[in-house]
Amino acid sequence: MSAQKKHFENHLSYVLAAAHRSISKSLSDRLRKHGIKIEAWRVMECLDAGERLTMGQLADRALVNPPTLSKLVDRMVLDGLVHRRVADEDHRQINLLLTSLGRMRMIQIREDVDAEDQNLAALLDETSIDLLRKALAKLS
Amino acid sequence: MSAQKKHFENHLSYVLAAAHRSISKSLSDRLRKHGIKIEAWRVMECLDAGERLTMGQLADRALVNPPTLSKLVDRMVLDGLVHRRVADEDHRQINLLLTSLGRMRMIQIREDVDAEDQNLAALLDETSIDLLRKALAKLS
DNA sequence: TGAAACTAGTTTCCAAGTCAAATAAATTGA
DNA sequence: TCAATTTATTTGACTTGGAAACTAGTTTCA
Repeated sequence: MSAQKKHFENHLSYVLAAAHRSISKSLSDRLRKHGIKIEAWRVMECLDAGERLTMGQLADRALVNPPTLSKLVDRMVLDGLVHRRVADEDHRQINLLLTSLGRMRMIQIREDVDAEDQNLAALLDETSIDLLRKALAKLS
Repeated sequence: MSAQKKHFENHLSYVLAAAHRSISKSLSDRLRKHGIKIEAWRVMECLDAGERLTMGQLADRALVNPPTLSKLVDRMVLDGLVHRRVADEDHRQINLLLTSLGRMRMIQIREDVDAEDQNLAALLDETSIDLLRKALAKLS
């Protein structure tokens, strides 16, 4: 058994939380000037990705709980970024759609997110990043 | 340039958030029966690790903001898990100490956390975990 | 059919988090 | 020495997030 493990800081949940904390902090600092939160950016990217999404699917992909998404979307509607439409097939479902303002703003925001990603990529080599991505994917 | 990157789900910030979300969910589900949150567990482990810590140092290591820590500690004091003591050298500082109840409870909780870690470890091989730990550490 | 069971999304309510200001102790330097 | 500044922590007003309850639409099957 590999040594270590005396220190609780070796727990995967700890290093993961630490990395997540630091990365979301710098990303959300950068998004602050757009007046938007990381989750809202994720919602917009999800919507832009093509298929029509219901609130439920969106909650899964944007990594937020349904009640939180509901409230987030309220604000985004108010800001004119998205709009709700009752789904044709199943009237309980809501399809969320990006407005053209939403798409425009998303593209601007994406520039900043990509820039932030460059910073991040500088900390690790290409292959580590790939390994990291794959390892993390297995944990989700 | 490696293909991919069409999908925003490849952003490191996304995979990291997804993994963090899923892992903290299962861990906090498990801690629920102890009536404790992940952050409180981290605080207790920090305190148990030996050196006397001030609120500031604790906030850093337990990955919570100072005001949040202050309030979390209020509750933990109420629950009899820790107690505050004004530091001798600098009277602005507070040293937080585990009570013996706190230590006892921490040891019980640690069993569950370790069990959860076993589950996690089963998803990845030993070397991936090491790589992951190292890569994440660079990001923090 | 149509009542019962189920599902999607929203709302409510409360616990917990944030930001900025307040407090209090330590340090600086005129 | 003591006012001004800096630092550590807490407080207070406000916001956010989550669990559970609620509403409304859909499916099941007797």
